[in-house]
Amino acid sequence: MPNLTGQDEREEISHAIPYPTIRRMPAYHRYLKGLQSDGLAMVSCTRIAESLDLEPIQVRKDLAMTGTVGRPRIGYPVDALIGAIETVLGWDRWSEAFLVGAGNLGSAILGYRAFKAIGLNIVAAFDIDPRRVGKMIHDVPVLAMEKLANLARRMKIRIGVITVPAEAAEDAAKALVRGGIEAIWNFSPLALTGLHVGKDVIIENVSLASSLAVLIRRLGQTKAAQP
Amino acid sequence: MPNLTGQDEREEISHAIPYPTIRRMPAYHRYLKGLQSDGLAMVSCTRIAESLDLEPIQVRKDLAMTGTVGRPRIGYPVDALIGAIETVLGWDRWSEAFLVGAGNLGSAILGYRAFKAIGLNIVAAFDIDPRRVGKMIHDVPVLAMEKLANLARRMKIRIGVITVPAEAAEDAAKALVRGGIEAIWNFSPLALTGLHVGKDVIIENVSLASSLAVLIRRLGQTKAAQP
DNA sequence: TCGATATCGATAGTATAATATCGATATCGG
DNA sequence: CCGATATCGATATTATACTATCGATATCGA
Repeated sequence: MPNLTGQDEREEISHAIPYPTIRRMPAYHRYLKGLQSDGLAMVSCTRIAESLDLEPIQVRKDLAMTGTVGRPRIGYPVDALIGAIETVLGWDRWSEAFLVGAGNLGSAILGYRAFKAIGLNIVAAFDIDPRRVGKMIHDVPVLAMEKLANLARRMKIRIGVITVPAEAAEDAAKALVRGGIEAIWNFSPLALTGLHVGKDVIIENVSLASSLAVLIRRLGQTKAAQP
Repeated sequence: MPNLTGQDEREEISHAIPYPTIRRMPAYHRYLKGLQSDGLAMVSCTRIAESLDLEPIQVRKDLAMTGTVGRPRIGYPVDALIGAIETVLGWDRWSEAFLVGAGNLGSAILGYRAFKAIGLNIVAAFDIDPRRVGKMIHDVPVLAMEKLANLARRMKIRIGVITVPAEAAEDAAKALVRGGIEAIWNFSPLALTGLHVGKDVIIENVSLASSLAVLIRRLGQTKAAQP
C-alpha cells in the first residue's frame, strides 16, 4: 500500500540513516548556510569535504541519505540540501521542552538561543532549591519541582533536559517520566539508562567526562610518542 | 631495550585501547567508586553490566584493556580497577588549562568543580569583551585576550577550552595555538578541524547540535512507529 | 570431599561504518 | 562541435567495534 503523504515517505527513506551520519548533519547544515549567504547555488562533495576535513566519499554517502540528487561535474543544489537536512533532523518542526536544574549549566543552556533554531524550545525550568524558584532565567520561569508532572502532561511536553548534579539525576529523570516525557537530554555526570526510566524513554547522555577522557588520552599519547 | 618506568609500560599496553572503550571508562569509574564507598572489595562483569545496562562481554573486554586481572567466579578487585582506570585516563596527573569565552557556558564550566577530579584544572579565563575582563568567575580570573599567548607559554599550558560563539571560535583557537597549546576542547557550534589550527593540534569537539540531532531523530521515529 | 556453577580469558563470528573502485554523465574549453 | 575531465551514484572492499562461543578455573554448597 503506497503512502501518499510526504511525512511517511520521508520516514521510509530516512529510517536507514546511520547515527554517525546524523551526527555529521549539523556540520553540513552550518557550512551550507554559509555558502547560501554567499550566494552560492551549487556545491560539490569535494568542496564540502575539503572545508570540513572529511572524505569526499563519506560526504557523498551522507548527502545521498537526505534524498537530494546531485548532478555530475556540478554538485548538489545548496538550497535543496539545506531543506532536506532540516527535514531529516526535524528542525522544521520545533519541540517544546522542560529543563530540570537551574544551576550554572542549566542557566547556560537556557541562554543558548541557538537551540531554538535547531528544534528545541525550552519553555520552563524546574529546581528543588526554593531560592531559585520564582525567578526568571533568560526569560524562562523557574518553577517548583512539584509542578513539573502535571504541567508537562497539560502542555504535552515531549522532551526533558537534565542539568542537575549526579546525585539528583535519577530523581529528575523520574519526575520527567511521571510527566509523560518521551525523550531525555541528560547533561549530568550520571549516565541514565533504561533501568532508571523504563526502556521506552529515549535517552541521550551528553557525557563531558567521556569527551574529556578522549582528549586527555590523546594528549598523553602524543607526549609518549615524542620523548 | 626494555622500559623500566611504569609510564612507558602503561603506554604500551594502552596504545591499542579503542576510543569507544575510553568513552565508557568514566562510567565504570563512577560506578566503581560507588561500590568502593559501600565497602565492596570485588565485583564481576555481570554485575557491572547489569547496573550500567551494557553487555557483560563488552564490560569484560573493556576492563581487560586496563590490564587488571580478574578471578573466575569472583570478579575483579574494585580498588585495583579504579586505580587502573585513573591511570589509563590520565586522571592521576591533572593538567592546567585556559578557557576562552567567559559567557554563559564558560561560566558554567568554570563552576563545574568536578572537572578537577578528572584531570582538568582551569586556571584562567580570557575574553574579548572588556566588561568581563578583570572579574573573577568561580575563583578564576578573567583576563584580556592579548595576554593569552605569552601567559600560556610561560605557564606551559597544554589544554585550551573554547566556549565562544561560532563566529569567534576560529580566532579563539588560533590564539590558543599561538600560545603553544597542544589540545583544544571545543564547545562552540563550529566544529574545528586541523585546517583551522594545524594538524598536530589535538581537537575534541563537543557538538551539542549533533547530540540533540540524534535525540530529535529518535523521537521522530518512535512517533512514526505508533501512528 | 566433591560436584555444580558462576565467572574469566581467549578465540571466532557478526554487524556496522568507513573507504575504495568504476562506469555513467554532463559541463567546460578548445 | 567534440573530447577531456570533474563529479555523481552504485557496488565492492576493508576496518572497526560489538557479540557470541567455549574451555579453564576456583569458589560455594551438599
